[in-house]
Amino acid sequence: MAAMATLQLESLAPFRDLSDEGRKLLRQGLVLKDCAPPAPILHKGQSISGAYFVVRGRLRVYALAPDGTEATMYFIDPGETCVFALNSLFNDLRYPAWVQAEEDTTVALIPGPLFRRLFEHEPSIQDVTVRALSTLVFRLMQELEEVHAYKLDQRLANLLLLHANAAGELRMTQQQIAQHLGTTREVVARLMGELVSAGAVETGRGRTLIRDAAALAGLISGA
Amino acid sequence: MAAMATLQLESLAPFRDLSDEGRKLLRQGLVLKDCAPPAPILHKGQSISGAYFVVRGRLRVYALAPDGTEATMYFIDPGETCVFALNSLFNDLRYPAWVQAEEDTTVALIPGPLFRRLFEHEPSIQDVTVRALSTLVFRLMQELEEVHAYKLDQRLANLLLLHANAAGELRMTQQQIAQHLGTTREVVARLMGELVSAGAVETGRGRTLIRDAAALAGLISGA
DNA sequence: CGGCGAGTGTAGCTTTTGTTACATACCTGC
DNA sequence: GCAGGTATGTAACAAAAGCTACACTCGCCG
Repeated sequence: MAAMATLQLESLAPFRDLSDEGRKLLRQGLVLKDCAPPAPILHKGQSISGAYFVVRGRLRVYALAPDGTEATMYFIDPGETCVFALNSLFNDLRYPAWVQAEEDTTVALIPGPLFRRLFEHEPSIQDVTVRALSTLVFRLMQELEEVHAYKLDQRLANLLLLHANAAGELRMTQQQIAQHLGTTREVVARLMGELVSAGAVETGRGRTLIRDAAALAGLISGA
Repeated sequence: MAAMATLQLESLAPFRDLSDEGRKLLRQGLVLKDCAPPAPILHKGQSISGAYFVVRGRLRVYALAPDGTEATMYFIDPGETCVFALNSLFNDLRYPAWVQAEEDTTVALIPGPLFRRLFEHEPSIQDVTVRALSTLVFRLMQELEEVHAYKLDQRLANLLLLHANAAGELRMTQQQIAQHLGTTREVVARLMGELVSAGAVETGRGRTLIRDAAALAGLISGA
């Protein structure tokens, strides 16, 4: 079981090109962890002991306001790493958010000292690290800009367009959407109501169907 | 003149520990640029040609909303690098913000290919890169959280406490403060008015003086 | 088949923030 | 010392978002 997960990890991009020595080190130090939702994986202020890679399942990273409202920052899918943890690892800073399992998830934990050592000698690890940080910076920038440049209805429209599947359907409850946007369910319901009466979407229990993508796009740029 | 700036750059932390070969490469490829305010250095969507280090002066990095309001994201002081540019360098992404000189500023530009090469072989460059990205991620996270968790008066109080000098004085116009917070001057004036009548601060042309730091701190946590 | 829980729809009110418009104060150079 | 630019103070109004409260619907399970 554990051996299988290890092999799975090694088949992922950054680990495929490890030197033999690196691979040996990795096998010695790797720790695997299984978690079921809604198990908390990390919490804010926790000190970080290593780099986290998701082998199977999905983690959700979110910020928590003092009043309890959440805002999902992003998800970590198989093959991806928790960049905040990486971050804290190189910074000796405390972890700045919360992480929770969304599905049954297997996480590979590479202890800090081992990861630093791999980072020094393995170009593929250097690469994945910088690339991951870099991508995250970009995402955060976009997010930050979006928050201050767009109104909620525009951000909602954006979320719908971005996260709907090919059929134009989004399978999320309004509660989940509200968490994503850092607002409350009532507000999402209100905005959805406006979109429905504008004929842009259709709503159902746990799902939203896009009827007029152009209208949504227009809302984002135009209004 | 240029030679002096080169030497200055080499005395900065990440370049002090270069190998002889690295130093040689750096001297060959380095480009120096002088700019006076408010010269634009980079603009959104520009493709990035290298890594920027500030040798002298100060740059301001900001986002721009469609309606023209700005929000300063951070400053780059001597010895620091523009991480967004680094970022774009490793990502082949477009630059995500605007940069402008705030003072007379000298910028050292290390062309992309050269920087990548240095990154591969020089541990000190790897270190400064990851650390810079990492720190930026942290700052952006905090910013993002702040925006959605706190109200404007709290964010203003925070800015005052954070950026005032030892004497409790902040030398910024309300216009500049408003840009930092991503809001308008009038709103800042209103909030300042409240703080003044609460006895927490005193205002003057181009400056704000903190009279009661505890009250400001209380505002942040309490209200 | 009836009740319960999760998800959704609606309405009214409050708070916060942005907008508009103008008055006043300060500083510098002439 | 006064003209003109820059900075600040204020007030009334508009818009956006949050909060509270409750009704309704859908499915599921007993």
